[in-house]
Amino acid sequence: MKEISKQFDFKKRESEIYDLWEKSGFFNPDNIKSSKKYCNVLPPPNANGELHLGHACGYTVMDIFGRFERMNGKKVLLLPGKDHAGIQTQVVFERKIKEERGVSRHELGREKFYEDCYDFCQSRSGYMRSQEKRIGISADWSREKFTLDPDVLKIALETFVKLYKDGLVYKGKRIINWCPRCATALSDVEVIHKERQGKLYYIKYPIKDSKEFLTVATTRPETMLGDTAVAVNPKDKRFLSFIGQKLILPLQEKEISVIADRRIDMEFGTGAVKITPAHDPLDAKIGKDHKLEEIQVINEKAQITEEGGKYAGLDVLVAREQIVKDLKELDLIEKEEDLVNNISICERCKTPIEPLISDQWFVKVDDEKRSLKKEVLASIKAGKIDIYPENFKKILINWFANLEDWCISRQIWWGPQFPVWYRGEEIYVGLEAPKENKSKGAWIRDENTLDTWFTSGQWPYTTLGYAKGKDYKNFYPTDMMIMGRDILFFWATKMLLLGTYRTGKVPFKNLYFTGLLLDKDGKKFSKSKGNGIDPLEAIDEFGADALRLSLVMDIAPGQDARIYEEKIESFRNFVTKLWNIFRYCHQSSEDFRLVEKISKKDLKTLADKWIVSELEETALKTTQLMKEKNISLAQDVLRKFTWDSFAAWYVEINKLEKNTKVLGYVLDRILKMWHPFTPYVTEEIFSILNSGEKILMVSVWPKSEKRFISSDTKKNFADLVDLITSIRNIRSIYRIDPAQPLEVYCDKKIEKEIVEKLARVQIEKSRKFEKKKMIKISTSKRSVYLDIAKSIDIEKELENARKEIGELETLIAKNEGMLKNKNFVAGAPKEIVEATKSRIGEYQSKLKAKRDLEKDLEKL
RNA sequence: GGGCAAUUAGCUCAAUGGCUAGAGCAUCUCGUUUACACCGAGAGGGUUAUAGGUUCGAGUCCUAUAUUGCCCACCA
Repeated sequence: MKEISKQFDFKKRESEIYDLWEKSGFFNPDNIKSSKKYCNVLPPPNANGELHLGHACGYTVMDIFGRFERMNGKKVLLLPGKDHAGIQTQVVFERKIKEERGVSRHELGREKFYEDCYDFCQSRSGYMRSQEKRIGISADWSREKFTLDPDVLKIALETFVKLYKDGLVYKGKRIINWCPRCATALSDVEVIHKERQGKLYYIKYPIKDSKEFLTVATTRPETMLGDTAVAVNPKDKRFLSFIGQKLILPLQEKEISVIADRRIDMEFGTGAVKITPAHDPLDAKIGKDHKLEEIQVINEKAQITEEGGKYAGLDVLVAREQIVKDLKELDLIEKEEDLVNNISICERCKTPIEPLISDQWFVKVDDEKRSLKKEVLASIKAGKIDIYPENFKKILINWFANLEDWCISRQIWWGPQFPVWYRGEEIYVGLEAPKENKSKGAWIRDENTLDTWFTSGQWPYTTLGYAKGKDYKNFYPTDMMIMGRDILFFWATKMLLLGTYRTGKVPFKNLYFTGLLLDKDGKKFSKSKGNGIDPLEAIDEFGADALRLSLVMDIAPGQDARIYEEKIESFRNFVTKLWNIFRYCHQSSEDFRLVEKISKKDLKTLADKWIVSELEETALKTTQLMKEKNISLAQDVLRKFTWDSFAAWYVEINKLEKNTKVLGYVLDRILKMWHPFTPYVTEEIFSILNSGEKILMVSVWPKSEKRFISSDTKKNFADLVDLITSIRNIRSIYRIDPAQPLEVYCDKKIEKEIVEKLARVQIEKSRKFEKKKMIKISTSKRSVYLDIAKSIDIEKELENARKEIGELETLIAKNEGMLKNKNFVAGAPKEIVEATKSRIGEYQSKLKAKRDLEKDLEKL
């Protein structure tokens, strides 16, 4: 027999086992014969990124479901891919070429920049792929896609063309979020808000032909250069007489009107607001309704434009200081207040956003002819997608209900260029430029680049080869989509929107959110804080199986969870436990092997019957929980069975009452049920026991043999456990030397060997001993007498016994009360009533035992 | 301002309206009994945030309140 180490050598074996899986070909669903299918298109990470814990957590969940479904006989497709991640990658690559080649992207030119960046992503994606594999994901790498692969991109761009033809995408001048550093427009979700200490300036606007002023409050005085009105709330009695009057805009010396708009908050500032339609989203709306002029005074470099007169060319912050200074000289600043306000910053580079009016492309989400947002809302409300956790449905509904048009044009180079061509006044939308007619001049392509989420938002069907691809026909709509709750608004919503539009179907039947992973103090992981856990280091130290468990156990979907080394370590310990259970089984007998089927006659002892009964119950519960997507509870049930029932009790008893067949049967089933969660260690054990001839990954998920489940057996075994525990308890309390087996007397039938070994006692079977001088430990069915009267504290024991008697009496009274209640008997399910009755029986026999003990103690 | 959650043992978290609310870690006591010290036995530790309500029955459902966190938003 081969020597087996005390721990699973994951460092050496993980990569070898992964190779074995890959070579088997079963990551590819084409190699599985079945009519049932399961598909999960994996979220594409940034092609030049690195695996972080968030990815690892997501992949673990995806792989657990994937492996579970595969073992249930389905053709499982976990389709991996990579994202080009527009703005983010452009920033990284620009920095890289600057450092390495000393060139800017402008020096390279758009075409060359794109080519080089493409090569960069291709070269880096292999690195990312190797990291993804280490977590053990059973994905079909032969189908791996990249968002800019020609076949994928073609389908995505066709969607744009179709949207254009349907009138659902349009180009228009609208106020957008502009990042001066990235030099691009951003969609609303790419902007985050942060509190900053700022100042609120109260500026006096002179009233025309009067010496009076109207004071407005603003945090951005520089925008006043573009003011075209001052607005007050029509309900505000203070300003009723001002409405319609003319003001003189200071510095610009222009006439502007006082208008009334109910969107003005009367409580804030002075109640009068300066309106700059070109540089504030609310002002833009008010301006539109009141037909105000839009004067652009800030440009795309966050500098004042020619419209700003003498301030032209200044950076906004410099202009702000200058304007405040000038106003002070004119005595037009009433006061300044400190104010904490929310400013918008770029999600990527944290630069303050400048709201600008700009010519951009938008997806119309609520068109009169076809409202995409209403279609998605209807699907969600109709329950076409199961969402985990369920309450995220409300978040989605709320978001879609308030959705505004989506800005999809970016002024960057890295990403798909718009499939739009111009020639003079003509516009053409299509995948390729129209055939040139030289006499009329050349077609010039639109410089804009599509938002990254426009392509990743189509991921479920572009990767499957919409609309004629075999995979599309087989696997769409997909079964499962799993993502971190932080990208819900970025990604889940876009997939629903575009998937519904293009395919007419929701892109996935189940949508599962993982929470965010936090450090031990509940803080977000961040590079600058240096509090991150590198998943690869964790795998090196504790093994991929341990990391997988720590990322999904005791964690509810959508809820944030803390993760830290000790936690991963405790799951590593579990993996070792599993390994040692195998080690015991393997060494217990020469002819030990895994057993797939067992019959009643193989169950010889109480312990045999009990462990199989527990096993079948566990299989039943675990399978049910997996189907309900409750992986955390499923593992909890499995863990309790594996460690508490099988390792702690059955294996110990098996040492006395050898039953190799039962051992082989239970091990076979727990290996299979653990496999989706801890694939490496289970595959390794399975491989050793089958001499490498079979693969656990494609073995069949156990079906519960309900005929072995017996509540009588359960009760009977629990009674034995109760007796052993009671003796252990006494031993521990009175510190009875473990080296000297305790003498115990017994006058009834009992599992002598088991009790002797597990409770470390020596049983004297006899009818003749002096019961009077002994302490009787009894349970419902078993009892022993301990000759320890001399060494125990009788008063204390009496007190304990009486306390427990009291507790039991209360319990019995409570349960009997329930049975006396007619409403309970009539209203509660029959099983509950029955359970209550049998519970009373148990309590009563325990009570009797305690009363006997009380009597014994009193006699002493 | 709107929305979503959370509040359970010292800490981190479970618990499908129904068994004496459970785990892991930490603490304390004891132990190497040949699968495992990455282990085993035992112990202590709870008014399930507060106040009401629904129900035969509530940690779980409802309504308030408090505290904390997250997301959205148009406080200039």
